[in-house]
Amino acid sequence: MARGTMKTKQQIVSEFRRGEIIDAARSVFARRGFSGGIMEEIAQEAGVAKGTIYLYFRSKTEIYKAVLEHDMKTLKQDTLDRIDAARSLREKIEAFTLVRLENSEARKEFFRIMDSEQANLAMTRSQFRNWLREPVLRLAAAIEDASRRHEIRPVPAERVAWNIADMTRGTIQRRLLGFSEGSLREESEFLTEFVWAALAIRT
Amino acid sequence: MARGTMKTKQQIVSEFRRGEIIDAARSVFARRGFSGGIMEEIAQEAGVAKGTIYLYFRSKTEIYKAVLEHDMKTLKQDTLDRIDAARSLREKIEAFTLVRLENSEARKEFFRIMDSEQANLAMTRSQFRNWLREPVLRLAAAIEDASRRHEIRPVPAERVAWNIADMTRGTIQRRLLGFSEGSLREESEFLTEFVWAALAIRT
DNA sequence: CTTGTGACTGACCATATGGTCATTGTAATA
DNA sequence: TATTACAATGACCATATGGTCAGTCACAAG
Repeated sequence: MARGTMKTKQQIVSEFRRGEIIDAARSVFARRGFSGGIMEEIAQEAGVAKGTIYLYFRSKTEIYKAVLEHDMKTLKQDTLDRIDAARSLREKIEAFTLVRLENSEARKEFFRIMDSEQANLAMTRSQFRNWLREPVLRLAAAIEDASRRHEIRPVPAERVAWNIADMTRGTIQRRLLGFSEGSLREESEFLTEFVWAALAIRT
Repeated sequence: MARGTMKTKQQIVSEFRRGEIIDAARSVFARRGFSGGIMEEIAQEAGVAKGTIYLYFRSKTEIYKAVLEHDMKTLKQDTLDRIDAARSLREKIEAFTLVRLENSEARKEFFRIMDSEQANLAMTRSQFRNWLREPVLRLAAAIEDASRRHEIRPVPAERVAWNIADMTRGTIQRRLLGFSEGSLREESEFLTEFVWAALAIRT
C-alpha cells in the first residue's frame, strides 16, 4: 500500500467495528424487520455496548441505510458485471436470473430485508428503486439491441426487462419461503427458456 | 330477510362501526405501515375514541388481520370468479391479470398494504400465502388442462402460473409508484400476449 | 511505571404508544 | 318520566425502546 494511504491502527479497528455492526444489523433486521429490530439486540450481536453503535452511526435509520446501501451496491455491480460478461442476449438473460438467484442463496439475510423493504424511509424508497433499476435497464438495452438486429421479435424492451426481474424476484421469494423446487441453475434455465420462447420470432 | 335472522338495531350499529374502523385502519396502515400506524390515528379517522376500538377488536394486530382478511377474501373471490367466467386459457390469463390490475386501481390502499406486507404477524404470513395461492393454482389448473389438450406446448403449469402472478404484481407495483405506462386493459393485454407467446406451440 | 487520550460502556432519560377502566351519555323500556 | 343497560369516552397506566453522557479502562507514549 502506498505511503500516506497506509491505514492507521485506529482506522483498521474502526472499519472492523463498523463492519461488525453492519453484519449484526443485517442479521437482526432480516429476522425482525426494521421497526422490530432493537438496537440493544444489534449491539449484543455485534459484541459491543449499545452506546458504541452511536459512535459509528447517527441513528437506527442510518444503520439500516448503511446495510441496504452496502448490499445493494454489491448486488447491483455483481449483476451488471455478469450481464456484461455474457455475449448473446440469451446468455445475458440467463446471467441476470442466475446471479440474482445465486446471491439470494449466498446472502439470504439481505434478501429477506429486500423482501420486507416496506420502504419506511422516504429516502431509501427512491434510492432503492434506482439500485434495482440500473441492472434492469442494462438488460433492457440488450433486449432493445437484439430486437433491432431481428434476433428476437419486436418487443417493448424495458417492459420485458422488468417482467424478467419480476419473475426472478418471485422465484427467489418462493425459494426463501421454502418452496425450493430445484437447483439454482435449473430455475435460472427455466426462466430463461420461458422468456426466450416469448421473444422468439414466430415462424 | 327471514325471521330470526333479522338484524337488531344493535347489530346494525355494531357492524357499521366495525366497518368504519376497518376502513380507517386500512387507510392508516396503507399510509404508515403496521408499526407506524397509530391507534389514536385510526380512532380519529374512524370518528370514535380510541377506547371504542377495543370494544370491537382485541388488539392492533387483530385489526390488521381483519383488514387483510376482508380485502384478501374479496380479491381472491373476485379473481376466481373472473377466471372461471373466462372460456379459453388465453381469456383466463387475461382475466387474471386484468382483475388484479383493476383491483389495484380501485383499492389502492389495500394494495399498498399488500406491498409492504412485511408479514410481521406469524399467522398472517402463511395465511397470506394461501390467499394468494388459490387463484394461482386455479390458473395453473387451466394451464395444465390446455397443455394436455395440446393447445399450448408442454410446460410446468404451476411455475408458469406463478410467473404470471409475479409479472402482474410487478406491473401493479410500478403503477402504484407512478410509472403507469398505459391503460389497465393495455397492460393486461401486453402481459397476456407475452405469456401467450411463451406458451405457443412452436412450429 | 506513569500519564494522557479517547474508545467504550451501560445506567439512565424522554418519549411514544398499545391498552385499560372509571365515568359519562344515551336510548330503550316500563 | 324514571329506570336500566350498555355503548362510548379519553385520561391514565405500563412498557418498550431510541438515544445520551458521565464515568471507566485499555493502550500508547515518554
